[in-house]
Amino acid sequence: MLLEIQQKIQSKFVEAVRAAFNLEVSPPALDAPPNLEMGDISLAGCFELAKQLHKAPRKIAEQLVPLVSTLEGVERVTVAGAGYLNFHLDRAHTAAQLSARRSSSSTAARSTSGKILVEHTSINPNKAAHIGHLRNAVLGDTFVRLLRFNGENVEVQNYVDNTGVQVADVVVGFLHLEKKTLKDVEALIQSTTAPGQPPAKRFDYYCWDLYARVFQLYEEDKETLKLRAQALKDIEEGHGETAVMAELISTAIVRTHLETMLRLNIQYDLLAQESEILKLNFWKAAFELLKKEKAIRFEDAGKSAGCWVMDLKEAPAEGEAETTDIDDIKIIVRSNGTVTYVGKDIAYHLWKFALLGKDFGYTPFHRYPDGHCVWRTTVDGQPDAPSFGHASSAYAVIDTRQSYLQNIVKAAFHTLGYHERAANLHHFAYEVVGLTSRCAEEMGVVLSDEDRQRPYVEVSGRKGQGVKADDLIDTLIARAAEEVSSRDMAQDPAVVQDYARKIAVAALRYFLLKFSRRVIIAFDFKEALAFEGETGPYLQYSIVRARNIFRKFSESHPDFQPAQISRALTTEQLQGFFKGEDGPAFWELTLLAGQLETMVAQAINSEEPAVVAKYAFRLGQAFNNFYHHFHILNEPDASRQQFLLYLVHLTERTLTLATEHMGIEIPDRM
RNA sequence: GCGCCUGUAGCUCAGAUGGAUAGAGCGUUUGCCUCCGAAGCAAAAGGCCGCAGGUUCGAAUCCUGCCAGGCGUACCA
Repeated sequence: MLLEIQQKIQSKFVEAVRAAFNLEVSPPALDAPPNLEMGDISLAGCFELAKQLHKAPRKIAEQLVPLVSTLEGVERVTVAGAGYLNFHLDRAHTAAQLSARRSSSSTAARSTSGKILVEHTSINPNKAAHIGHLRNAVLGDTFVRLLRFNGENVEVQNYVDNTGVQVADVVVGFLHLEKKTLKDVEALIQSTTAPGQPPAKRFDYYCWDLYARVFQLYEEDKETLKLRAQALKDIEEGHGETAVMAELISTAIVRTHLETMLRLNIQYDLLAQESEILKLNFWKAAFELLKKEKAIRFEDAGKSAGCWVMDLKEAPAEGEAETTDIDDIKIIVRSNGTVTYVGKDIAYHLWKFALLGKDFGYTPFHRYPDGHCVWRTTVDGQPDAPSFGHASSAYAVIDTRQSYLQNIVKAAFHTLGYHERAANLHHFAYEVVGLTSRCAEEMGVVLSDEDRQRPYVEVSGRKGQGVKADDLIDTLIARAAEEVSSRDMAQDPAVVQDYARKIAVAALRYFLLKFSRRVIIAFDFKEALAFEGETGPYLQYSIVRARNIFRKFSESHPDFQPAQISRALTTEQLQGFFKGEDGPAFWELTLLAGQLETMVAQAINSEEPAVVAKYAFRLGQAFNNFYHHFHILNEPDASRQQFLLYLVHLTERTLTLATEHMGIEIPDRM
């Protein structure tokens, strides 16, 4: 809501500067004054102009005031300090506009800028998911929700590396450590996914342990690494029992990942599999393209002889010495003719933008309880499959350690001449989740004194160290259920479970979202299990409080409809309340509630979902403060009571939207 | 060595595009349940914003150089 006014102020300022000084400036940055008496939106652009115009900033501001004062929704503009322009909004007008928007269910105008493709989760399908994967999925899913709120057409892809070494390792484990046949593995999967009864051990957990054992085997006997190489080759070439077993395992594991993520309200549109990138010769097409455009070259001598490589450094400028540093090239095709991971990723990303001249086949893979369908790539797809890919921009949510590789993909786009596409190719990089040393030791990880000094302990799938996603979710739900029971909120066990699940998911998602992408999360059960302070449950509690007011009020006023409440108030009444003794408090809450769209825009521009998390918490705090200060149900003045209900409704709608963006559901009671 | 990231209160972190008095949560101390549920509210204490220069009317924010930590720099993914 405020977003529109902010944009109008910016363009009005540009216009005014042009009219007054015949000068072209870019839209100025906006901020908030230190307090509300000074205004609602401040503009410091006059300081910048002072240099060019050789005039005092305050003089410039004074000259511009009449030119920027004629804006709808702006009551007056004042000059403050050494030259700030402070805009005072028309409070009743702003509130009415905001209320209209929050009361209607219509979403933002459909964007016309094409499809946005978001790739996230992308867990190796060889073992159970851990907390690091949850950070990826929660960041990605929240970003998707924000884009959709802004009216974007978004497609969610989960890349499945089902032909890589990680899957090969588990296959080695089944074949050589456990001496299991294809039939045995099939039976094992059957037994662990049988409906009705809990399995002795879940298949993804089984593989988690097996994977760690395989690594132990490699360490003890280096000769066994040959088994891995052979398995990988069989899988990539797609023949033999090994390949069938790999397919069986990866598909079963992917199903467990989908279930785990669904617990956190995360869904996908497409599983893009590496096996099809190989089978459909995506790489060959990309290889031809790269050769044709001379983006890669064949190395016939030196350390990388026999490989196809990409130069990472620009050609040296005139007069500059030719450097032949080994670090300046990246091998794309190995000397044995097989392609590296980056090569496959280049092919995949070219496909995302429909630059490959090839497409996958598609088949339905899984239908969610709400009816939404996840598709999966195949060789021969269904003719009626929806269209996937053809993106105008793409985000890949991948941890920051892969920045180097992502930059190579981008560099390949540039070399191929796809500069615009390269600019629309975003590596949504985030830091990893580690364990605090205390947490690691609680989980039985043996630490050296040196490890203990470190800020965090790395999660290691190879050693089987880490907090499994489902274990964490289970622990959170159990903790939440204890809280629910102790508060006597519900008797029915099903209801208790429902509340506990919603609260646990809120706690976990908010915990992962409140950190900005670039900081390492040192995971600790104590913090992740917290339900007080800056947490997801705090937000839920705020909303439940607001809804409780409506529920109780409805008991004495059966006709009451929260969405209709603005009709009971005239503009004059609104003005009166905002100008009155408690006006500043009322206005502060309204103004904050109006900033949702600004925050969403900022979160998208900066690729930082934490912006919305922090905002939701601030709004929750403001509401709880308001709730404590103003008693609504026993307010004697009927019109004032209506006004207070009106503010509660505005806040409740805004908080509900903000929590929806974070994938947080609201229980009926807390 | 080179590249990227990080350094703000006891702890964990916000402070996007330079702006007016540096903010939260946790922890500590202290008040508030006969008033819409205390998963809450109010208050106190707690800061050479890693260090040193520079640019600017103005720097936690931009530039340079240091210091400390992390990650990357594979014919692994």
